[in-house]
Amino acid sequence: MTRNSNSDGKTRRALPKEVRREQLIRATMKCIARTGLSGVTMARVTTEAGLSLGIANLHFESKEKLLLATLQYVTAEYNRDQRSILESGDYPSLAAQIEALLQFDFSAAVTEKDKMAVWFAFLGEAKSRPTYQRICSRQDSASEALMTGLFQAVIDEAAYPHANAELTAAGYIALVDGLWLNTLVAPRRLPRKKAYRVARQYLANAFPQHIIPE
Amino acid sequence: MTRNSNSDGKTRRALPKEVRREQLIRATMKCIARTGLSGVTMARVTTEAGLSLGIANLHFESKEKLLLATLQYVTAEYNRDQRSILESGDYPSLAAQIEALLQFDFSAAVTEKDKMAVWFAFLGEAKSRPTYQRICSRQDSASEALMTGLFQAVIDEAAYPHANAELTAAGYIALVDGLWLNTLVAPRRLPRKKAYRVARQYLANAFPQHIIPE
DNA sequence: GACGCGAATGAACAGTCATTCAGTGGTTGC
DNA sequence: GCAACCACTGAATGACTGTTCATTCGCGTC
Repeated sequence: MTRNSNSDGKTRRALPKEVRREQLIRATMKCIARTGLSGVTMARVTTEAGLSLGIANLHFESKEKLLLATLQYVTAEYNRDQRSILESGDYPSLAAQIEALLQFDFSAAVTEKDKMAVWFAFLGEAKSRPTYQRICSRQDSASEALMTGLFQAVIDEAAYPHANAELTAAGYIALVDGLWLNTLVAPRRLPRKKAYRVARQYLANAFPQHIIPE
Repeated sequence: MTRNSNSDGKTRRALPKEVRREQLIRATMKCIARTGLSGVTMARVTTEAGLSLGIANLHFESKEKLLLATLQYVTAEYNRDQRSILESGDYPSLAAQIEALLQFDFSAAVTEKDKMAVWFAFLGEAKSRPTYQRICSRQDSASEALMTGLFQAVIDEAAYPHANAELTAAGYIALVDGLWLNTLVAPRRLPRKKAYRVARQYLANAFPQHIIPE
């Protein structure tokens, strides 16, 4: 309490690198959500983390690197969990697998405000920053192929007349992005539950024999 | 040419307020597209416009006001044109009206890179800036009601079993946002033409008796 | 209990940028 | 042709912020 206030009120303590890094990344996420990317300063991030000004440059070399690590932290988590659904062979049916995907994309963990704010803050700058662009679009690129495969399997199961797996997958990805964005900017107008129902209806319209509108 | 280089190589000339304002807004759009919102400086904007550093603060009071004017410029234009489609009673059929909406949303004018870059740059910051939020979401709020009405009329025309105008409208708006975003960030992966086909398929799946997949 | 390593600190520094304003010169009315 | 006006210019200013690094101090070791 005397000088450096950890959350437990202890004086400063040396902690392993990984703990500090995550602590700083979490603080960065909060700052981005609260002030926007342009309002993020090293002073604010380190204050939020309850640490001293210099520490971010100690664990990350620069502000830019800290921001990149934060973006990667968010995307890697989403990527890993989504992929585990798309690549799993354990679902009783294709319909169940798609339902799981849907549940996941609108779960509380994924739609957490801080994470979405980070995601779209970087997307907003992505056009002019190749590094952001690469990190952001790698996610979609990889999952788009898997999703197309899943949808194609669904189409093969029941002969849908006008279905096109590639377009349907591209549409689902874009729809989820758009729903997240609308939910983030105007949660009143598009609450999470409604976003979920919209996405569900999209899939129900595309694959009526597999998915029923909720 | 001697000192101040207008596009016509003339020396500086006094021009009406509105001309200068638009000139500066255009330059701001270019800067946002090229460098991202965080890379926009008064020096870059005024250089892009071929004018002197101080002029932006003369015509707009501050950088913040210039940015807001730029956002409003982009949204107002979209708003006006979209509304004229949604409110028109001149289409031969509801299907034709929806087709027009679709054509419009993926026309070259709307999907112009500079404009979309501006739009998403601000959306990325919108969560933490109430002013941006208000401007951005007013657009969707107004058009969502009109679109819901249009879709309801379509549903009433042919008895669609599971259709829900409100959800379908919310979905269309989100889908268009998502498609634009994906096209902007990775035009290679999702070219404009493909985005258009995706949106068309969305409407064809929702209203199969009115819209046929291209 | 003394010692030394290195994590952590934060004052100081240097660079960047929005904003200001005194000066410049084009324009307009007479 | 002249003078008053005002759009315009850009060097100067001051505030802000990323980065540095000399110093501090907790902790494991002997």
